[in-house]
Amino acid sequence: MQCDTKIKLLDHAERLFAEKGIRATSIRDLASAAKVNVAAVNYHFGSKDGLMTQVIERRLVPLNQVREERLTLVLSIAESEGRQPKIEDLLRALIEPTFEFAARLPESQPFLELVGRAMSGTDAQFREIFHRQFEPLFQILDTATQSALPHIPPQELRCRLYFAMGSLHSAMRMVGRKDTVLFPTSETSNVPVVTEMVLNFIASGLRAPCTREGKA
Amino acid sequence: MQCDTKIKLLDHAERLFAEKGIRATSIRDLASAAKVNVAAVNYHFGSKDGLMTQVIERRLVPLNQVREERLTLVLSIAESEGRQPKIEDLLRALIEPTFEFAARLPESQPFLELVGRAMSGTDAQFREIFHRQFEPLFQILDTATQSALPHIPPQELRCRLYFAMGSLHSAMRMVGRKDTVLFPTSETSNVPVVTEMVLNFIASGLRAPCTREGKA
DNA sequence: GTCTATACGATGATAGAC
DNA sequence: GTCTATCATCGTATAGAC
Repeated sequence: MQCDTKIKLLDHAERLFAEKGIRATSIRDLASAAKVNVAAVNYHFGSKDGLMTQVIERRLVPLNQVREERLTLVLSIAESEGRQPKIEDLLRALIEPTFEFAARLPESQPFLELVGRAMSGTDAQFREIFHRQFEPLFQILDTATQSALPHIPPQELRCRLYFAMGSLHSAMRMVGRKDTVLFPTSETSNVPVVTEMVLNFIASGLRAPCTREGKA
Repeated sequence: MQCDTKIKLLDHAERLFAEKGIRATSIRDLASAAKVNVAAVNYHFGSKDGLMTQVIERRLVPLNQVREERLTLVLSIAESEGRQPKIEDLLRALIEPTFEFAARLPESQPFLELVGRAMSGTDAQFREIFHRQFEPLFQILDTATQSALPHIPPQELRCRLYFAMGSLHSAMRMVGRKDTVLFPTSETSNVPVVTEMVLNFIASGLRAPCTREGKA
């Protein structure tokens, strides 16, 4: 199987990047962990940047596909019933897929943290991935939320969507944590709890009354 | 003046890190831009990590001091009037200082973007800075918001504070942008507008009804 | 103390044999 | 596809000039 090395590299890179950070993980460290040759990374991915991109996109592309499908479904149902979509349904289509596979596969939770960090980090390369992967999704969300909340100026609603993405990324960074600050007593997975809490938080933020020019 | 080199390095590093990302900025690039020797970074900061830390903390430490002072003031006023603090006042103490100096000094806006990114990024080192610098502030906020919103379970409120920080960091990454997506017509600074909008968003999110165990 | 020139080991990347 | 050898560049350390 020719893909074995490639997949091993992606798996180990995902884990090491999430644990130690991307900058602190060298290609030689990774090659040792995956038990492959040091040149394999450059052969399969062209560069370390190429590897990082594929580590992210391997998860992010199918995730955004599911998000888009569920968004489209919510919109078509609303249209067939001759009403505007509900904001909670739109947000559920965006947020639930994020955590669903993490709930099924606890070992994939480090990836959630990695994506949540990479999408907000300093590397210009990841900003590009974020914009490329989220542009179509964002267009749909932007239009849909305007329909759901017509009393909010489109410009402010668009800003709130960015705030919401910040909250969602915070939640993604949070799910792997078992520390005592956030979940002192829980022994079960906190994924379903975090999902509902962030959904609740964002929905309330998006519904807020319009911001006045002069302060409150 | 013996600090000239140090300050030049901090200034240029801040700008280059915000523009190209930290990983993509080499010490030699930085030394060329600042017109100093390559060894100057290691002499003044010990390492590139040390430089990055000081670039962030140079702004973050005084910012958090102002935040803490204003938080304490809000709490003492509320206590002297024999009432609980208002959540909007608490948030204003947290958020307004973030953008105030950016509004006065437009050239410092790239720094806001840098901090907003670094605090959420993949580098484990910055996570440490974030926790070290925010721990006392977070303790105050945690207690104060519990007083302001006693009907929300402390555990959920703590999570919401993390979501709020994600939104705030999103806003910080946003203020420097002059693109057409968010601010199509504005020619003036968008800083005051963003400040009020994110405050409004977060306040509404924190006030949300408690999340049920079973979904809505 | 402050700064410079220079050298060292490790890193990401590449070329060519197998 | 995989490997070894090699390269330019990176972050870092040191010795010494001012």
